Amino acid sequence: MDFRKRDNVSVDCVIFGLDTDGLKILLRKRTLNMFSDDYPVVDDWIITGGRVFISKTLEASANRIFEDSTNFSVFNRTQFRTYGNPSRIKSDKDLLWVRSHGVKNQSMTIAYYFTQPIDCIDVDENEFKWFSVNALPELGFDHYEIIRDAHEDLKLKIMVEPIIFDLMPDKFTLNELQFAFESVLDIELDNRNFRKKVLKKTYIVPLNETKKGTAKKPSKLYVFSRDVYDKVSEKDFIINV
Amino acid sequence: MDFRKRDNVSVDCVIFGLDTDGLKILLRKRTLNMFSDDYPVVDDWIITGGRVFISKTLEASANRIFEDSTNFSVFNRTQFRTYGNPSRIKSDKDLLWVRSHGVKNQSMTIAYYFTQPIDCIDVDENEFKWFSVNALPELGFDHYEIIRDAHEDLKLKIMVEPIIFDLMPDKFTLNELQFAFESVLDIELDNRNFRKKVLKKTYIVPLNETKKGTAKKPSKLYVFSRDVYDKVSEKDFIINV
DNA sequence: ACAAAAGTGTTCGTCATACACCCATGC
DNA sequence: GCATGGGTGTATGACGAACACTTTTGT
Repeated sequence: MDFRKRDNVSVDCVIFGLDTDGLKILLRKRTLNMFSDDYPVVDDWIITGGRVFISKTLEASANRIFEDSTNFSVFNRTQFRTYGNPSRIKSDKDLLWVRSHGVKNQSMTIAYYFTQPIDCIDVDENEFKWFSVNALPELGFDHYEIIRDAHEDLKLKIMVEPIIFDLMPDKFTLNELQFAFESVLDIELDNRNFRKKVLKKTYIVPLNETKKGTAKKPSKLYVFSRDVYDKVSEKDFIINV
Repeated sequence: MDFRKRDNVSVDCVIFGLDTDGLKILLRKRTLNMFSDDYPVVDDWIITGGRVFISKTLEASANRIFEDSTNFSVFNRTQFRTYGNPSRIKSDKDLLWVRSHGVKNQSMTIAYYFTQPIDCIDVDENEFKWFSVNALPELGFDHYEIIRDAHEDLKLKIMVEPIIFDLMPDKFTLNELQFAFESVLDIELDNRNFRKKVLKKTYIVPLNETKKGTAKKPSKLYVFSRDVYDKVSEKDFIINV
């Protein structure tokens, strides 16, 4: 077993989360002070990443990075792209930061995204923060591009795979499910038509249980049954855009 | 400029081609004789791949590999997956072959596929051969898996991007286009309904020109206009499955 | 009783599906 | 003139789109 890491390949993780505000991304603070504590040379945000172990799978490396940031170990992981342009790192800021961390000027990264409800995750708030996908802060490296690609891929995948349920709690209401689609796709859906379609899906199973909100009518809860989903041939998914 | 190659990362290319028989893949012969010319230890097929240059983009490396195999330099290239399991190479055959070629037992490969009509491509027939996707020979490494993943990705992408036209000649008939969809998706389509949908698409432009076949009614030719396609908001693609 | 979100039905138009015959040409 | 693939129209049913009011609860 070889516990070294590859010196020229890393894994980056875009961490998506959903809460009642919508779709968010977990970012890590990046700062670098060279002259004074008050005037950081670098002061922005990045997605989490790290080098890969020589003798582990890429997936294992991605899981470890995800776990380090989130203290959570359910891995809804999708590999979506590999970035290998040698001039990816070229801004002064990025070069400074890389050098000051004693990392080789590596250029290749395999990018994954992870999808889960935000309230599963307990982060160190000094280092990490959730940002709405529509209001991202200044980002280091090419991480804006990586996040955009991840989001595009996620939009595609939720049309054809049941990945939306990874963003939901186990038990959810139909309105929560609709909100999840709306948040990811950044569109609005008609509530009545949405319910009609959902109720036809055998893999979305109603419970004899309701969710009591703050001060309103309780709503019925449903679960996603992966067993049923895997057996149904009718794989057409919930919405068409 | 650094002309060395990375010693632990390669690029693999799945080369799709379409002709009147259907969808095919270009494979390279892999043989290894250790004891006798008559009894090769390794005798199967692989997709083409190679190591990547340190100071070039992955895309440039993929293009070079594609060009080396095909003598063709139009690059309809799609990156679809990166494979990094350290135990990818584990069969005796694969290990023998790797060692006898003085290559490090590398484990990581970024996989691309290329899409074009077969008759653009002129291959060295001693080394390369086209195989129907439904009748693949014995394959080395994990290349069966890679090809399957490429095909799955292609099936998805043709539903949502105009990649089908990469498999067609510039001028094509509607029946040829239908055959292309049928070949890639391995389904049958109703000819009349297909034509109805296609004729609605403004980006599929009829020519005042016909194609004379061997002994039948000449058929009308069409071209795909990327200019129009890029400007249309109606991006819904040709078929629904 | 009222505020707040949950839940429900109908109409209309479009589009997918299924299906069978005539057309233009080369030989 | 016949064989071959090219090309066309219609009827039916399903489904997406648009749309407004009633229900249930907590306070």
